[in-house]
Amino acid sequence: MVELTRRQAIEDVASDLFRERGYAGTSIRDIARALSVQGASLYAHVDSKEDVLWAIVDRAASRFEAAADDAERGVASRRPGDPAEAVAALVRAHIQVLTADVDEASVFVHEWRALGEMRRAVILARRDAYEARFRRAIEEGIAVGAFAMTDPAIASTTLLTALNGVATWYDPDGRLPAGRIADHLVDLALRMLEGRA
Amino acid sequence: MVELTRRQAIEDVASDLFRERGYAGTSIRDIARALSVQGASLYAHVDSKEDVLWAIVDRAASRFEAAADDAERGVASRRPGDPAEAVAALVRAHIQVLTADVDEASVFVHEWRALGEMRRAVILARRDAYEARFRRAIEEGIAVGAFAMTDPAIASTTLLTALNGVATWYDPDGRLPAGRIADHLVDLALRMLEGRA
DNA sequence: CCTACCGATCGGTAGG
DNA sequence: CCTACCGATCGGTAGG
Repeated sequence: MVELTRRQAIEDVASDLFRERGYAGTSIRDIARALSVQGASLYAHVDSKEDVLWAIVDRAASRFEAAADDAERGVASRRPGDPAEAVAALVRAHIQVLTADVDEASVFVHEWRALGEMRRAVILARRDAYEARFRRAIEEGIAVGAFAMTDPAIASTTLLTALNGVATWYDPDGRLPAGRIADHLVDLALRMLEGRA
Repeated sequence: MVELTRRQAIEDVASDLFRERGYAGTSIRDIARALSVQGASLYAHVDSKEDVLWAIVDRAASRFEAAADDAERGVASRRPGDPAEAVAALVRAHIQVLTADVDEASVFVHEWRALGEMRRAVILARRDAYEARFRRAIEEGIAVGAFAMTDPAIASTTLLTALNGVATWYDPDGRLPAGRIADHLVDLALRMLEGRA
């Protein structure tokens, strides 16, 4: 990957290290070492260690939101009122963002708790709003009889947790390309919701 | 909860803090402060910070393993050759251990990576062996036609990730008792595996 | 369980 | 981007 800016290079390296060792387990000097500069030199590009975490988490959140926007728009135009299609599109969008930059996505999933109080509250609200999209699609499916009766809150949390779990084992050079993984998770998700005939 | 030994009190407090802030984000002095003693005083009871993490992770691993042993024995005696029953029993066992001590279970799920090389390898092997029990039950179900065709590795990882996700939101004082949560996850798991008729 | 202390490392600043 | 440095905190030890 070609680095456009030094700032971007810092965030890429930080995503990798934060994913592997966590935010608290990674020092500014660890990040600097991976870039072959002195720790203090990073402060020419970033204001604080937390700013780096925030940049990663905020960008990842925006990617997930934008992908869900596209997914919902696509379903609304092609297959309006089809809850299975809505869930499938959201699952595909989520896995696509997750696999496009698995380091960044992993940091978003696991390290947002290390943010300061205010930023953590902002991300929590965005996570809640994001999960609500899945929950509404599930509620819609239950309402029209397409999905089995379930607690929509548990189902949506469980589904999202399962999707995020892909970040812990996905390997861009692994046996399964991202598209095939998305296929599998769409299958698992829909079976989980639709249940037996 | 009454504390039998000081060592146990240290591990309980550490489980809570490791879950909230992570192992790297928790200092020995944080643990000591929660027990109203000086940081150095803890070293009368533990050899190192990592020993505390190891004690928690090792105990949690043993609990999951023992519960799965019981589950498999119970199914073998009551309903041998019933893969749905086998998966249901494993799911119930997992949720039972997870909800019995959600701090300890969360540390097992998330913080084992902070262990040193050798201990991390030991836990990784035990985690793999544990996941293999779920995978075998799923493979068995596919072989006898009880479950839909799926990639058993993806299905077992996804299932376990979904189960572990309960640790992030389970609240002993919440609206759902542990038993009801287990019921829901058994339903979701079996529907995910059995698929449509 | 305490005080006193160790060397190492932390996030970050000053000044070039 | 560097050197030099700051105060704070880290895991851990000595000695009582």
